[in-house]
Amino acid sequence: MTRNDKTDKIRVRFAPSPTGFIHVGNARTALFNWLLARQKGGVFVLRIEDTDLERSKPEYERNLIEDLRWLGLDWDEGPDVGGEFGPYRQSERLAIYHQHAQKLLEAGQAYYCFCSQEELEREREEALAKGRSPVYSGRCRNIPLEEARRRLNSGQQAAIRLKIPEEGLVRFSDLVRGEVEFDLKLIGDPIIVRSTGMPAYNFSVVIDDALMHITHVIRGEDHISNTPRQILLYQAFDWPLPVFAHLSMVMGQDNTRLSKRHGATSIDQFRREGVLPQALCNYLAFLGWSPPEGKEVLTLEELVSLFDLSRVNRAAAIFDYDKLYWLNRQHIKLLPRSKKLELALPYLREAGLVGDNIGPAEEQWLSQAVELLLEGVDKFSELPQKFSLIFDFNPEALDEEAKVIINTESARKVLKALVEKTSALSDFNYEVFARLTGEIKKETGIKGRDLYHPLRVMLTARASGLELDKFIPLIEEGARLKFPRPIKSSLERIREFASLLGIEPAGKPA
RNA sequence: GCCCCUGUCGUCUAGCCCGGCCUAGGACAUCGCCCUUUCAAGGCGGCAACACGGGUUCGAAUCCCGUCGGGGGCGCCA
Repeated sequence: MTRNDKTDKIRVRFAPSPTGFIHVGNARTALFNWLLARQKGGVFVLRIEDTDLERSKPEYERNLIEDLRWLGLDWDEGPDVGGEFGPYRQSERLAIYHQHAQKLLEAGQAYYCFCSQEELEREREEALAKGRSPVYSGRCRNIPLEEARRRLNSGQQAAIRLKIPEEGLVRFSDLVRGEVEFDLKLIGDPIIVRSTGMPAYNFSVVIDDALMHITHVIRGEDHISNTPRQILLYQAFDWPLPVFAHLSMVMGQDNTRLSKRHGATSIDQFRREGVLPQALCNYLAFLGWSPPEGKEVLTLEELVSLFDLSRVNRAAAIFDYDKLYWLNRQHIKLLPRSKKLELALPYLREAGLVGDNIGPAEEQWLSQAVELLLEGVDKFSELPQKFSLIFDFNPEALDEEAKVIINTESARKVLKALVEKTSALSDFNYEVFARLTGEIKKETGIKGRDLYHPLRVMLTARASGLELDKFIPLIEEGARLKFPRPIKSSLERIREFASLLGIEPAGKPA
């Protein structure tokens, strides 16, 4: 019995536990659900699975919602937006679970289990040691409901277990994996309600998915072995089965489960780094999926129209930062200039390069600078570092490469010539620079790298950076503007560098 | 240990279901060249894979069996 006849709207859900920051694996699951819903005009439900009271925290729920929204996902039903099948927080659905558990109890499909956790643990270990599957013995299976209730009333604690067939096969057709089957002999009666009265995961998901009319359960592969237990529950209630799709895991570079030591793994971290949400979604979508045509840089809208669950790969994927950052660069390029500035500003502020109030001229200049310096940047957090090319000028702290460049005879000649030619100047711009370098070239015969390289070092105190025809106009204008850290003009730089090197313009002794 | 899933370049993958079009395609990374006053970007090109062993077949990356590797699960966690 499947619910998914063509007339029904597709209803999918993302059901995270608020136990920490949302990581890329979960985000990918959320994205796939969302993509399918949006493509098919279906409904995307957000449900919070907070029945683990020890680990769940309200602020995690807020973070989670914030992260999902930042990614660009939205939901039609959820704890913050409501919906006709609410509440959408499991902690607020306890009465529903209780009621359904009672139903199973009355129908003889479930029973109270009085075994202590210590006993169970011991049996489990014994089974494992003997190489058997640790299946619950079924000791409490035949305690009559009346007797169980009496014991409960006298103060004993009990969990509730689902009574499942002792043998047989549970088979289901997974949308990404095909036919999957499990042997019931290897599955014990699962606990559906803990002795604390809280529902167990396998129980609450099924109740919620069924009551919320979820048609497609798309989740991580780590849930695949829960699926038979859940199917048994659907059957106990005589509910139609949803379609299942189990996504492979996302791994770290060393092919182990992605964790902190692999670098950034939470959505929140990527946001802070200055990775664009559309780039992250683009990358996440390519973890296990690929479009029929080769195009790889895709917007969210394109992902929505191209996505296809049947093209999802079955093998686990390793998270590749290089490719993510490459995609991010591509998406950054697509941004309009004003957006680039807007996104860059917080990073520049944090680095103390700009203040809170920016004048129009400064803003204009910054926009230009961001445009130029963003070239080849993986993520926005790298921008302040790039800006130091303009804001920091330290001829005393040259790196090895720069030192090598200026420590040749011809370099000395070039530098001395520039110092002399600029010594009387009070105005400078790129045209002047071009004219002077032309003269130097003619007078000394030095050209190409040998000419420009030393000049670059003199003006930037670095061996590499922006092209000088872009750099000089930028610092000349920047030097006239107001920034917390003033920008040195070309002439200031040349003179500072010269005095450090002990180059004095002829006819003008110290 | 048992169960389930999985195995194409270093990485993400196309191809696999419906054997020949595969001398296995693309992208990232890497290497080289070009462009360029440097770097980057861009352009061009190179290196690089069907885990292994058996079948089936005229023919196998594609079908079957086995081995090995990887992952997940075996909770009163989700």
